[in-house]
Amino acid sequence: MNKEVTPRAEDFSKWYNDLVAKADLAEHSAVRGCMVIKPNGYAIWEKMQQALDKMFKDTGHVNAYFPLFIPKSFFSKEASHVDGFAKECAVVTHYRLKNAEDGSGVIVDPDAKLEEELIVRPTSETIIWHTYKGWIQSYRDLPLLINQWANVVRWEMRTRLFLRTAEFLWQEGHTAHATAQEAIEETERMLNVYADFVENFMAVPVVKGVKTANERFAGALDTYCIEAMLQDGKALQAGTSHFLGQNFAKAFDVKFTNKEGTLDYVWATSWGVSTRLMGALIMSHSDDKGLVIPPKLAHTQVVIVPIYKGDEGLAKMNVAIAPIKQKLEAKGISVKYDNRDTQRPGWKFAEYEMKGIPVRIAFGERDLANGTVEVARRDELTKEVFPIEGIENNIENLLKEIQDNLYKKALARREESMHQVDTMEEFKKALEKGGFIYAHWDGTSETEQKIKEETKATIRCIPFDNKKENGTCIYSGKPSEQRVLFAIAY
RNA sequence: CGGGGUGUAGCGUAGCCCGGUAUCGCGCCUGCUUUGGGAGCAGGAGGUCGUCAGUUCGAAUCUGGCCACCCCGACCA
Repeated sequence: MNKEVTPRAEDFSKWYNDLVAKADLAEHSAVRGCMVIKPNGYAIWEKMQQALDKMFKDTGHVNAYFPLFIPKSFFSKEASHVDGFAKECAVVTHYRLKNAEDGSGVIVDPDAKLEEELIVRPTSETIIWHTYKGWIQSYRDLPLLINQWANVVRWEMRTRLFLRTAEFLWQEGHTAHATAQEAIEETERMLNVYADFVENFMAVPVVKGVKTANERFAGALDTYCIEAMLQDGKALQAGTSHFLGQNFAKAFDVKFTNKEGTLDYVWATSWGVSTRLMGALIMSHSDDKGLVIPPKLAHTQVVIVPIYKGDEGLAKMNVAIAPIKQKLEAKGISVKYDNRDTQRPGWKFAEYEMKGIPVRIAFGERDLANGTVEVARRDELTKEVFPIEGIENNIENLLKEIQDNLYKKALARREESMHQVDTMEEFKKALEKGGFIYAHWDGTSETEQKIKEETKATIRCIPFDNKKENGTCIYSGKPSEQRVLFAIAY
C-alpha cells in the first residue's frame, strides 16, 4: 500500500488478507470467526506482550488469572454492562456429550443441562469484582492493581483477521482505589502507558482523548482511548482505559473502611489492549512488498544471507559470518543466519521482505575480499555497503533510525489525511478521502447519532489537548465550543 | 439475519453458455547446470471437479436441494 491510500474497502480487504497470508501471520480457522495465529504472527504478539507487561509492572501492577466462565447471573448485576455485551455472548448450557442411540454420531446429552448457564467471558469485570469483594475490607488493601493476560469471546457478526475476531487475546487490567481521584489518575496513567507503547514500540502515532457517551464502555463513567489512523483512511481504537466510578463496586457490593473509619464503595478502573494491535501494526507500515516490523517488535531484527558457490564456498562464508553475527548479538541484536542451501539468495531476499525483517545483511566473496557487508533496510528498501569493522555500532544505529523513520512516516501520513471542515458538505467530501476529520459538534448524542446514520462516521474521541474554539455544529448549526475528531472506524 | 459472489491437485485458475473423465501457472519430487534480487533445462508425481439427488447411453458442464467460504450491510474493540 503505502503510496496509494484508498478508502475503498473491497480492494483493501483483499490486500490485507493476502498480506496476512503471505507474511504467514494468521489464517481463518475451522471455527467461524476464529483465527489461528501462526508462529510468525505470534512471535510479534509475544514481543508486544513482553514490552507491555514490563510497563505494567513498572507502574506497580501484578498479574493474576480469573476463570474463563462467568455465571449468567453475574451479568444481571450491572444493568448497562449487560446491555453492552448481551448480544454477543457465547453461552455454555451443557457439560456432557454422548453417542446418539441411532448411531448418527455425538450429541449433547440432554440430561447434562447446567442449572445455571455459563457465559464465556466477553470481558472479566463481573467475575473479577465478585472476587474482589472477598479481597477488600480496608483502605490498607488498596489500591489493588491487577492485570490478566487472557482470551475473550465476543460473538461478532462479521470478522476480520486480527482487527475483529470472535475470540481474541488481550490483557485486561482491573484496579480498585480508595478515592475517585486515585482511580482517575490510574485511568490516565494506563492510557499514557498504551500511547507510549503504541508510539514508541509499534511506531504508530495515536490521538489520546475521551469517548462521547455514545461510544463509552458499558458500565463506565468515562472511557479514554487512543485512536490510530490506518493506511486505508479508517480509524482504529487501539486501546481503552475506563474510569468505572463505583458502578461495579455497588453492583458487587465491594466496600472498604476508610481512614476515618466509615464504610465506602471502592473506585474502579479497567483497561485493555488486544491482538487488534497486530492489525494496527500491519495496516500502518506495510507496503506492496509485504509486512514491515518496527525493530523493537521484531523477533528477528537482522537476517544474514550468505552468497556463495558450492559447498566449499558456503563453508568459507560460515566461517567469515560467524564473528559478525557474534558482534551483533553481543549488542543485544537478534540475528538469524540463513545459510540454507535449499533456497537461493534472491528468494530469501523477497521472503524476508515479505515477513518484514527490518535489516538484511548480504555477504559474499566480494565482501570477503573488501572487508564489507551489504546492508539493506526494509523501511526504505535501500542498500548500503558498510565496513565489517564497527558493524555492530552501525547496525545498532540503523535499527534506531528505522524505528524512528517508521514513526515519522506514519505520522506524516496521518497528518496528510487530517481534514478540518466547517460544513456538512465538506464533511462528506472529506469522508470520501478517508482520514480524521476535525469538526464542530453541538455536544448532543442525537446529533452524533444522526451523523453516524447519514455518513457512518463516528466521533472517535474528544482529544485531551483540544483547544477551545467557538463555532457552529456542522449538523445542527447550534453553537459549539470545540471541534471533535470524526472518522469511519474499524 | 438480509444482498452479492465463489467452490475444479497444496495454492491460484481455464473449461460450463453449446454434455463425451479436465487446461495452464506456481508449488512439490528426481537429475544436471546454477547461486550479488523470487534460477534454467529435462523428466515425474498429484484431481471420486463442495455435496446429495434428478435428466441422459454418458454430467465439471443441464435441473433442484443442501453445505462451506468470501465480500457488502446491520452489530462491535
